[in-house]
Amino acid sequence: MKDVAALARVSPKTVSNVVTGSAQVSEPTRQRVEDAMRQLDFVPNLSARTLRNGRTGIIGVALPDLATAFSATLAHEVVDVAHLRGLAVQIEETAAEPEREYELVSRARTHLIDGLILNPVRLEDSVIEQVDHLPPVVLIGEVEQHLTDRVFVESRTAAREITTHVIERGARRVAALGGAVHGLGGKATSGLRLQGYLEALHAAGLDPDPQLQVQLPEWTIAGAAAGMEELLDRRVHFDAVVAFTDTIAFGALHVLRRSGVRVPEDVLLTGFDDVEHAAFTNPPLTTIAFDHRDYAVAALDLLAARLDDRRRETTAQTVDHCLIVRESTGHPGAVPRGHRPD
Amino acid sequence: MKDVAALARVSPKTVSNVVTGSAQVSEPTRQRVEDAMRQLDFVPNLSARTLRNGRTGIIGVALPDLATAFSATLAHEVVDVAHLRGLAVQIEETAAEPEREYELVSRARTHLIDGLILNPVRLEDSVIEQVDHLPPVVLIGEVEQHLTDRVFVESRTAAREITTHVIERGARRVAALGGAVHGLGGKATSGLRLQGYLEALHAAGLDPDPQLQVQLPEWTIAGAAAGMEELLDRRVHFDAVVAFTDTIAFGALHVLRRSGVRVPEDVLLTGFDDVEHAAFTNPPLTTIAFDHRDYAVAALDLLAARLDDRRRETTAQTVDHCLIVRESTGHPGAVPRGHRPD
DNA sequence: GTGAAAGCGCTAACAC
DNA sequence: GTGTTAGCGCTTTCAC
Repeated sequence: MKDVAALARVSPKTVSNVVTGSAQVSEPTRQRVEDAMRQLDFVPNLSARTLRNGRTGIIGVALPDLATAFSATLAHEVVDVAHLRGLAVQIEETAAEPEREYELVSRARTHLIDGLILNPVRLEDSVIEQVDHLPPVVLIGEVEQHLTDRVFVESRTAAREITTHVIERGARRVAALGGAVHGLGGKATSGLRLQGYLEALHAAGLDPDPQLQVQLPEWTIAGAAAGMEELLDRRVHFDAVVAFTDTIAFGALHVLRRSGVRVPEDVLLTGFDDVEHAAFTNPPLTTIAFDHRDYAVAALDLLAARLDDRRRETTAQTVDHCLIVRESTGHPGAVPRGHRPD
Repeated sequence: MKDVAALARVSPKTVSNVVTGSAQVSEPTRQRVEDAMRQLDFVPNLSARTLRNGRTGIIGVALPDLATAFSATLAHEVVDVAHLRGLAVQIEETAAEPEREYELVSRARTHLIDGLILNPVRLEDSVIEQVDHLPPVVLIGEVEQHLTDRVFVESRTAAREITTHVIERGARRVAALGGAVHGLGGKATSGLRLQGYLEALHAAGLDPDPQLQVQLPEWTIAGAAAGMEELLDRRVHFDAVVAFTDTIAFGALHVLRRSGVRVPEDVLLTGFDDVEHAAFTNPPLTTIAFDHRDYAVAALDLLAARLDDRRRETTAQTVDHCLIVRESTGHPGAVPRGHRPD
């Protein structure tokens, strides 16, 4: 930069002004500076700028597992929206190591990021509470605490709606696939979806049956397939499967069909998230949809606001959802025959 | 850091030595320093370190579209492997704007990254050649140039193998779904897969039919579904579909089944990449598999080597692939009936 | 094994 | 509108 300044016969500050556009520069001077920059193939050093302003222009996005459709979709949207705002995105994955979530929150400053969008799986409230000087964090999902900003869809309500839908379509023995396995109680997403499912059963006067609830250690297709096989092995009667994510539904659908169970004739099936593939399975999947881009925009808005003012009140923002009915839950009046062992 | 030094009554350099472990520090001194760090809740400032060493510890990964299964899988593996090596990953997406690939290569220095792993879609050789001082780049895919390191699977060979497989299973009218639409000729991945497909037809004495080749503007499920519908609209006879990625096959499978075409009884179907979902479609998808983690490891190895020595010879590394036969291509001897209009 | 001094490249604050 | 000064927090000499 000094070289550029020397060549253009101005001060380094003027070069800086030209580069950042932060101050007025007269046209002839700007020309000289720009020529000099081109001549010397000058590229501003972001590390130095970062050291000076304390901002990197990078935000972290921590997701459980990029290979899972919903995480990938969310990452895609966040990267896209962030790019439009001149921010870069650093991706972190948390599924492999539970302690990684804590590490990210407590030591965000060591990573070269200004703030963090975190989709927690196992993070407990207490962890957030323990952290003294919280970095700017936006939580994705309904962790019930008020120390950070949050964005979420109303999982409990949505789960109730979709469960009610299959009941209205004639299901009486509704299985739930995807309950939490980590003892997070009612706090995490999976717990809320389970609550919504139970509420719907209750409202319809149906008794919940623990035999119809399958917990999954992993929310992947393979994990869901294993869970579905476990349900079949239990040899219980069921006529609908409410999966807690689309990815789980994909695994369930595969196992059901391979086992000769027809969807939706025998068993109704639903997902959650409305990832692209959900509309393209056979049959297409009834699911809970919400605007993934809105999700990304809301998260980035909150984070940007927090970066500008660390002291403002934390807020929670919901993203609207709606039920998308596709063929996996059949037609009105077409009651599923149900799957009975033997 | 100065504060820590003062509190521990040592010099900043000694604190630095303790933090980085770059020099021997006597045990009592180290203790004092570590106590002081804890007491002051000291976190080293990576920006400053970066400014000093010229390395950020962040690598960029540029992929066409994270929402596509293969990109997501690759990103997942790269993030995981990079994390094990103490590197962070910054994600860039290139599909939306073609010029973004060029921008990334030519201006990598402006982003806070040490190097770039780039999966090019539209990048032409000439772009690479124009760039004067190439940042450390590892290209994913068979771009035929020698200015950067490269990692790839042998697309042409693999496409020939899988096309030959469907021919051996009795197909005679093999459609290809996914040809390039951007006039990249034989250079890009899609061109090579098309070549392999044509070679297999030729070797089997089958005439290529342009009517059986469908180009896709986008390699997404929805794009593939549209392409498959176009093929059906052409009202040509075909008895197999070779899709150039699994994601394309997913879209094709959906349209085929919805149109009453059975897979594999009427039409055989194949994919490419062996993403997780490929084993869980109905029927499961015959595809070309390769170790996604090997891919990530190879790319990171090459990038790390390049970062250590900018002047070494560029190298190309292939990742082994193999044909995974699943039910979407039926059984030996079970000749597909074919799809005939009307 | 430890300390002192210099400087990485940039920009905020202030002078002119 | 432009120049000067100082310093962000660390690490690399080189001396001790």
